Amino acid sequence: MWLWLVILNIMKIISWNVNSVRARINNILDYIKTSNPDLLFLQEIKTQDENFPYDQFKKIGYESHVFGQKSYNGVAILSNKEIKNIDKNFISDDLKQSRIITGEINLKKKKIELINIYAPNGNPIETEKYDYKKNWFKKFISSIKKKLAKNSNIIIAGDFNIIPEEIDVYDFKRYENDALGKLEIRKKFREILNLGFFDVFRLKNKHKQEYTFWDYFSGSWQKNYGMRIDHFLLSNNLIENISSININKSPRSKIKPSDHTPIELEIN
DNA sequence: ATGGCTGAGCTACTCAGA
Repeated sequence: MWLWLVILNIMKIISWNVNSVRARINNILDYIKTSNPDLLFLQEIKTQDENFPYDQFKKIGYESHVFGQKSYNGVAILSNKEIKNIDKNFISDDLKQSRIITGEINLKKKKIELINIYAPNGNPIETEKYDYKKNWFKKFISSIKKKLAKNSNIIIAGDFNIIPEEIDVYDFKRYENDALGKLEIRKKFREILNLGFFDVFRLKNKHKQEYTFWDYFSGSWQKNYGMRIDHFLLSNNLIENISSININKSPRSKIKPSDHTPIELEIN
């Protein structure tokens, strides 16, 4: 197995909204030990940089690149490989929220741009929160266009807070007027795809109904009342490099879980 | 299925999440 991985030079990249890195630290460490990612994109770390548990990840072989914020939001990339050009200014955020961290990694001869996002929720609609979400995506799409002009190898992963299609939620009617399911927001997702990206899970699973998030309320997990809002988007150039894509439901079943579960990509 | 559950900051209760 080891030899096979080395020969193919497979890299495992995982995205997980952990809903607080400190409240979840043991779950995250356990998960890393069993899943062995090369890169782990975290969202909603809910802490400032100075309180991030760098040492605990360092002990198991990971460097942490952190864009934190007190109480809310915050993203990080954990890596056991060198990441270059870490950037926390991918867009200018009107509310100065920590939602995007980017970097670069080399995979064989390709230089790949890594973009880890935690998109705004946007509820309730008809408030400034929804406007912020729309405007955030507008800026994000504009920055993606600029990046594409320089590098056609791009991986965007994270919590998009968008239900792409009706199949991606347990009861679409309930979300068609919600900031996660409104057509206007789903069109933002399509707009990104139309720049030259694929939603990797949907590309590889045309009709599968799987979710990445289940509410803490009312036994949503037990009833499988979930939604698929965490995504891997790969630029056209990288599609031939996909080895696998998997939503790993196991962490959602643990004690003290995040409400999201990881999505795992292998590329070669 | 417009309720109820979780985390941070703080230490009573609000804000935010989706």
